[in-house]
Amino acid sequence: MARATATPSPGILPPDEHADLEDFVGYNLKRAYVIVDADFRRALGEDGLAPRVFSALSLIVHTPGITQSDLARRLGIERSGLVAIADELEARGFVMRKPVPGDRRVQALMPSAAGKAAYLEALETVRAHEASLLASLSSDEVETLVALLKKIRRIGE
Amino acid sequence: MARATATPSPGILPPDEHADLEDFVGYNLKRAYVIVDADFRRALGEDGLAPRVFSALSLIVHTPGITQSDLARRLGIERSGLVAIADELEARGFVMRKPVPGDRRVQALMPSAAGKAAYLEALETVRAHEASLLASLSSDEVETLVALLKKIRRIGE
DNA sequence: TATTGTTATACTCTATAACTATA
DNA sequence: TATAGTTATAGAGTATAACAATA
Repeated sequence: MARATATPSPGILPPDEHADLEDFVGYNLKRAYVIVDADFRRALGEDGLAPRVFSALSLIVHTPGITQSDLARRLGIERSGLVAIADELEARGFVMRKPVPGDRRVQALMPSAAGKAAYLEALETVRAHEASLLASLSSDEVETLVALLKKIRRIGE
Repeated sequence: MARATATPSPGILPPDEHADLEDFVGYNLKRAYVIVDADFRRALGEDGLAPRVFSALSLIVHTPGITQSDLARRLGIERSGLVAIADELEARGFVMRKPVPGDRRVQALMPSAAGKAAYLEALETVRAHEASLLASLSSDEVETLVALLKKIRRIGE
C-alpha cells in the first residue's frame, strides 16, 4: 500500500496519483454541469429560454421591479452582461424596463402577464427535466447534493 | 401539498414557486462551478495551465501514448477542440506527438520529462487549491459530493 | 465622486462542417 | 466507407474598459 521510496522511479507515477483527476471536485463539477446544462437546453428547446435567461426571468418574476444592477449581483455576473439578457426578455415581451420616479438612472424590470405565464410554463418544463434526468438519484441524494453545492456557493460570498 | 386552485391569481405566485431557482440542481451546479473554476485559475496563475489543459495533461501522463481522439472522448469534448490543447502542451514542451507504426493516421501523445514534472507540480497546486477553498466542508462531505457528481456523470454515458 | 445602464471589444470554450490522409 | 487529425468558422457566455446621464 505505502511505497518504499519517496522519489518516484522515472516515468512511473506513485499509486496515489493514478486517479487524481477523478477525485477532484472541480473536474466532477464541470463534467456534471455539462450534462445537466445540455439536458436543460434540450428540454427548453431550440427557441426556448437559455439557462441564464430563465434564471433572470425567475428573479424578475419573484422580485418585480428589481434593477439590472441588483439582478446582475444576484446572478453573480457583470452589469454589462445583463443588458443582452434584459434585451432578450424585452424582445420576447416577457419583461418591461420601467423608469423609477426618484432615481432617473435606474430602470425597474417588470414582468408582463405573458412573462409570468411563460415563466410558469418553463418552470414546469425545468422541473420535469431535472426529475427525469436525475431519476437515478433519490430525493435524499438530490437534497444532499444541493445542500453541499450551496455550501460551496457560500464560500464565494 | 396540493393547491386548492388550478389557476394562480393574477400576479401572485403560489408559495411553492417562490424559491424555485435555489432548489434546482442545475443552478446550484453552475454557481458552484463558477467559484471552483475561478479559484483554480487563480491558483494556477496567469500563465498557468487552464483547467482543461491540466485535465488533458493528467490523462496523457497517466495514459502515455493515448491518441487525440481517445483523449477527446475521455474528456467529453470534440476531436477538433483537442487540437488547440495538444498544441499548447506541445508548445510548452510538455507533450510530444509521436507517429504510431501500424497506423499512420494517429499520433500518440507522449509526456516529456518536463511535462511529467510540470504535471506533478500543478497537481500539488490544484490539491492545495481545493483543500483551501473547500476547507469549510468536511472530508466526508467532499467525498459525498464527489460521489453524487459521479452519479450524475454516469447518466451522460 | 459614485452609480446605472450601455456600448465596444476581446477572450475562452465549445460545436459543426469540411478537408486530407490514411485505413 | 469509416476514422484521425486538422482547419475554418461561428456561437455562447463572460469580462474589462470606457462613456453619458444622473445621484
